[in-house]
Amino acid sequence: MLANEVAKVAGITVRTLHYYDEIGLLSVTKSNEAGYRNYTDQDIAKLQQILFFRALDFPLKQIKQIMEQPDYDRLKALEWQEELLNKEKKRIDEMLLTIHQTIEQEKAGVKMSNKERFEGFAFDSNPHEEEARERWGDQAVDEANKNVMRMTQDTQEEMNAIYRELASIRHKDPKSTTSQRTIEKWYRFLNEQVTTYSIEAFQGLGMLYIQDERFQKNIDQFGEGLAQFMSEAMIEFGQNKK
Amino acid sequence: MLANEVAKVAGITVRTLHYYDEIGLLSVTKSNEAGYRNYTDQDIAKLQQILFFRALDFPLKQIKQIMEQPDYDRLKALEWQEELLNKEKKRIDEMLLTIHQTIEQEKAGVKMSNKERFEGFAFDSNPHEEEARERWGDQAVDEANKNVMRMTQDTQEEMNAIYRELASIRHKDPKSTTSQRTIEKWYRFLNEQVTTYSIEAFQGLGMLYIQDERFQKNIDQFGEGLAQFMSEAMIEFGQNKK
DNA sequence: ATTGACTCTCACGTAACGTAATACCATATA
DNA sequence: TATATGGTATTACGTTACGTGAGAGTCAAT
Repeated sequence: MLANEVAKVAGITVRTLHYYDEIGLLSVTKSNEAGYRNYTDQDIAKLQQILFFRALDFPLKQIKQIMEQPDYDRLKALEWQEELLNKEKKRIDEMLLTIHQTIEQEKAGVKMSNKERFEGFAFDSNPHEEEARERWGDQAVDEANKNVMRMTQDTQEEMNAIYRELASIRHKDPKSTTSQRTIEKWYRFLNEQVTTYSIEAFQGLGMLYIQDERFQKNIDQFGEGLAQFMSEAMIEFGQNKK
Repeated sequence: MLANEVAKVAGITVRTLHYYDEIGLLSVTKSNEAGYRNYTDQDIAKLQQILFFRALDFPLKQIKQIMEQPDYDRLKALEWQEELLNKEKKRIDEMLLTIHQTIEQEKAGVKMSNKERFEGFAFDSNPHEEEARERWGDQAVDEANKNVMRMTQDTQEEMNAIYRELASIRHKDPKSTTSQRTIEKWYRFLNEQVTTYSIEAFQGLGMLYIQDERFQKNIDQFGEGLAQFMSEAMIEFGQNKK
């Protein structure tokens, strides 16, 4: 069989066959006197094997190993690959979920602007918040907002105390021991009084402090630049804890 | 923020940031007097947008378009991407099916070849069968063959009855309720009398019916085109059961 | 003999960075 | 103050699995 036919039957291009020949994955005798590649039935069988593994996203190098070494543990390779595929499937499912939500949001966004036109409803979203929501999730933003509002007088007092303490050291290096020790108070306070924060969520919250104008303004009431300082300290805190 | 910190927080490498700068995806001012890249909050927000799309497997070129053109139809892009992801998911499901069968084949295959050695069992393989084996696994072929041979007279009768019933409706739509109800008999018969078939294995067997000449010839003895009809009905059956 | 459809071998292009190599810069410590 | 450490920058080649011509030869049919 000539390359052309083989390619058609296998659903690949001639270039692919050339390439496989070139890298020694599927070496083929050129018997045609004119140098044409002549694929025997055996070659085609081997090609099918190759395509089988390729369809499972094996890199060609590994396929070569599999084909060359008779003691290669095919079974283990296959089981490993199955695992990878399952992970990939999960990843795709997550992406589909995300993309679905985003599409809904996008659609809802259009409705919103219609609503706005007719009801004079002003939705005070700034781009930063939108982005923050996309990246860190509505959960983080909303919980941060709402839980603060639900606080009792006592905890408000405690919170303000921490803010004041942080403000008093806001010109120091956020990475210094003092800063880190104080930001840890903030971390503990949030976990005890507000909601459970993972290290990552805590870092995300820190980023929010400079991303979201409202956070920044609120925080900076205790001292100019406090939001920036806290943000950096919180991110550093997360780094240390990992 | 310097590149290092940005990279750490964003979970990417500095090289990636350089690259994004290089291709103009995330151009950043180098204000540090030493040529250091200085990422503003806006830059970081943009990076987050970029990473959002990248996580959805958008190519960078398209991301650039999305970011540059405010009139770019984000919604359509997202829906298109969703479609692609769904196709990819299907592909992965097919690959998982194939790999699962191959693993079973491999497991059973080793035992088989040992048996073969000691029992002097010579298996007459034709290229079509080879293909079928590679594609659907020794298990399917062998079990289909051998179990049929081991069947008693009674079960043979039962099997033939189902074949005849199927042949009588083979010109109907394989997806019709009648067809599906009858093919279910076949499914139950196989599970009770031959061997346990997963839905996937059952589908694989269905494909075998048109892939493997011998199967096709055998089945078509009960009626021209029966193999084709059964194959389609079996695959449909599997789809419905998932 | 010419045409059209194939074949071959270079050899560069692609995407999204990884990986040195080389040089400059900033800070902490001896 | 010299140096070690660890950051920054640019330049440029390496990677994977081919795609895409370019230029030249080959084959079968007209």
